[in-house]
Amino acid sequence: MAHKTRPVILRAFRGIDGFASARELHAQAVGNGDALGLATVYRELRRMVSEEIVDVVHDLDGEARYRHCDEAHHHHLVCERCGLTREIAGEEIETWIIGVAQSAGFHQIRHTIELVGLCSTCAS
Amino acid sequence: MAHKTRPVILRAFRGIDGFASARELHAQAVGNGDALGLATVYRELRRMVSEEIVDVVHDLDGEARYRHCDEAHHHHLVCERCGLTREIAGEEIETWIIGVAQSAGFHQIRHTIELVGLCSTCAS
DNA sequence: CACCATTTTGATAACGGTTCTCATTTGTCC
DNA sequence: GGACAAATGAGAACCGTTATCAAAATGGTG
Ligand SMILES: [Mn+2]
Ligand SMILES: [Mn+2]
Ligand SMILES: [Zn+2]
Ligand SMILES: [Zn+2]
Repeated sequence: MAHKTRPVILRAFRGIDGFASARELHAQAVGNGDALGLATVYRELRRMVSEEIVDVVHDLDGEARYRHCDEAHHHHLVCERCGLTREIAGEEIETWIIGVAQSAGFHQIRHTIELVGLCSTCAS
Repeated sequence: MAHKTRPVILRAFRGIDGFASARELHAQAVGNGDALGLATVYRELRRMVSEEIVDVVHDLDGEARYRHCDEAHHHHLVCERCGLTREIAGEEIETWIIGVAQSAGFHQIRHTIELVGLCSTCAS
């Protein structure tokens, strides 16, 4: 029998909109009837982040928030009121980054780009 | 007599290249002969961040790292090996962000963009 | 199934950065 | 100097995360 933790985490992600903290994911899993320990949640999330199955960003307080993502490389547009999240991708910006880095003589560039604002519903 | 903490923090920043943690700034200040408590460092940094005098980013562990910045709005290109930091600004990317946000119906967009890599010295 | 080696799990302790508390110190004004 | 307000900082508290390690689950093997 294969490990059972990952499917539990994936199901928890499916029940949550946008980014979620480790504790929120744990609560969601328990609510789903999937009993598991908080330590296991942290451990599995660490693995999924290292496998790039899950994106992680830190909020203003430094708390990690996770999201299960579909595509290989993209960024996020998040509503800071309701949590609605859109995935965004643009070749333009990737090109711009590479250009900036090269002209400064930098190599092996990684980047973080996150956009936060109010969605159309929350703005009205 | 005005408060004395802020000049002490600014002097600590001057002695550090790139981003620094609260503890590093405290150590730098003490090394400068400016005795002050760590709680005071945190308090003043919070003020300076809220006044947008200081930029703050969170490293992979979630620890806050601060930088005293000159210009109003810009981003950073940081060498992850030696800490060398270049400030970068580009109207292109700001325009792209506004376009993406508008087409998704989002308002009042804030953004985080950080580039990390190896500087020319460290890459060789 | 019985046995044992390996892996996974999770309750709890430990850790570390940040914030809070509040008594003491410092500044300001008369 | 005296009275009041503001700033300071040592230490406690807080809280998200990671480390521990014993118990449980797994999976061969005979
Ligand atoms: Mn994503
Ligand atoms: Mn800057
Ligand atoms: Zn919204
Ligand atoms: Zn470097």
